[in-house]
Amino acid sequence: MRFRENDVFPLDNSPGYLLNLTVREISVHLARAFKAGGLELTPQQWALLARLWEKDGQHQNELAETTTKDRHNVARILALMERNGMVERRPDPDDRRLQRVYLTDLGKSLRPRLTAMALEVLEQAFQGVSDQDVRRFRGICRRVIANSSIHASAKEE
Amino acid sequence: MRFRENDVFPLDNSPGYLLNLTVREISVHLARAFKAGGLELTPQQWALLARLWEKDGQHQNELAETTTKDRHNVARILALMERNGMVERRPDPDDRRLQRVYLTDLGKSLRPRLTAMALEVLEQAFQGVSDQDVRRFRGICRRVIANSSIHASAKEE
DNA sequence: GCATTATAGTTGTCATGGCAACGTTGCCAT
DNA sequence: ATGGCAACGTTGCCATGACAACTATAATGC
Repeated sequence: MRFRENDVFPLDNSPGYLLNLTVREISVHLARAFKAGGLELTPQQWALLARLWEKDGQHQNELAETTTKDRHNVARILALMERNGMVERRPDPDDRRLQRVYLTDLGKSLRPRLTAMALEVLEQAFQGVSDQDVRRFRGICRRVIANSSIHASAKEE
Repeated sequence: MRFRENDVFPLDNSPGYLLNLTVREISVHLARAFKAGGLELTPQQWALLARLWEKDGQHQNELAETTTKDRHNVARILALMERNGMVERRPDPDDRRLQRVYLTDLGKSLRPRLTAMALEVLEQAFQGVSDQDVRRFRGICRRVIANSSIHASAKEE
């Protein structure tokens, strides 16, 4: 048992707790950066945009999978983004179950600015962390994610 | 710029994105563990309990600070916990602005079970990650948190 | 002592996250 | 072809998280 001290569970030393803080700090900073830049979007919306920049015209479920979000959440977030003119949803003519999501000109044009902001926030957050540690960090995260997925799928069987 | 590849921002390789996934995986597993054990509480409620186990009778603002949660959120979460009989809120007789939060017998009695569950989830999540890497991981998280706090306080000045 | 300020909580709003229940539409096997 | 099943999206509910505005109560300065 690596995460216990005698009979006590030290919250401040728990990787889970630390992870929580870390993620929230980064999210908040990203959100503030967007806001400071006069942009009306959240980090989650940015993540969806990033996926659409990689490949435009995906359907909602694809986006839900690649962003590991709930389909419901994706739909909600997209509705907001559509309202703000960043994307457009059109039903797939071949499969009427699908809603395909397309970037608008605005959505496309945001790419350089948002990318720069995201990089800036990351650089600041990881200031003083060596390149090697960043790589280790990614590796550990991936490992934890993989471990969790295993147990998650085990649950479905 | 360590987080960019040419002109592209690779989401899947972004520590921020990975952090997000990691944290959500762990939260979900913890929540499921609680539910599977027949316990009606969320990971966030568990975090508040953990703080109260460390020191009972704190007032809400103390809890908000030590869990780095919004005061409003703490109040909401405590209201639920109170409804579920885990804690009790009583105004401080000396300073009528303060609401002191006390563990009920139920809240106290949950400690061993919840601690065991949290440890179990962590062990599973960090399966295959060496002790040294866990320590590194904590260190990196703390560094990122510290970096962010610096910039956050800079904002307040 | 009284006015100004600071502190603790509450209330309200918006955006998510997870989960569950449903309706539609496709697909597949019999 | 038709009945059952799977896939996609929507709607609804609960718990949070961040933020902002407001009230009550203390503390401080003049």
